[in-house]
Amino acid sequence: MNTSDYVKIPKSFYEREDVVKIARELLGKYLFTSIDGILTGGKIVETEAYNGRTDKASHAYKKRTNRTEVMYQNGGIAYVYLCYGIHHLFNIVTNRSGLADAVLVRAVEPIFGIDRMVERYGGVRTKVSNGPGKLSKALGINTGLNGTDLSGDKIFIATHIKEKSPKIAVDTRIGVDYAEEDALLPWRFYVEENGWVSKQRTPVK
DNA sequence: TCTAAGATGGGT
DNA sequence: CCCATCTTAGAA
Repeated sequence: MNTSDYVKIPKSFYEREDVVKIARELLGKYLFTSIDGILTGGKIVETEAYNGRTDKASHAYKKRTNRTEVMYQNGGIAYVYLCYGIHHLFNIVTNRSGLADAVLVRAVEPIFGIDRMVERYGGVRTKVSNGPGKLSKALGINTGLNGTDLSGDKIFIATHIKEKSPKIAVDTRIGVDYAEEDALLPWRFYVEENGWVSKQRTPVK
């Protein structure tokens, strides 16, 4: 890996207002973790946007509780929570403090430290990061990293200076049927024809 | 204190 | 399709 080809995204990227736009722009960027001295990373190929004020699917919708407190902080930090008692799901808080927008990273394509990612997964050489719970496990992300500042060196996102943004497909979000009409919002984005996307469905118009 | 539900994943 | 698994939130 030639580190000079990767440039860390500035905090101002996350502090912008439009969480849907940010979710789309995160595709093709690289998510790195440096945990216990192990550097791992992959290309983000699937994301979902969650609006804290208008979106019934958001954990923060009409709820400011212990769990959602980090979502209400200023953009550019990690929101990690435990799902179904087992899976650690990694989100990126966006927008300004008090607004609680976030982007869920649902899949990455392993690029750096692939062997270490497989090790963390239990040595099973299979798809270790094509789903939100799986990528967290492979990258070593857990709830202990909730609130981590993405401008630091533990978890960060970078662009590759020579790569252009990929071709993007749009869909409704996965697993948010409880959100009634908001479940229909086209707020899931993924890289077209990438084998690491978590779930392929027939595209919505 | 009690209970229901959940932004999943893996197996059948 | 089925269900393990356990924290969290909200009710009582």
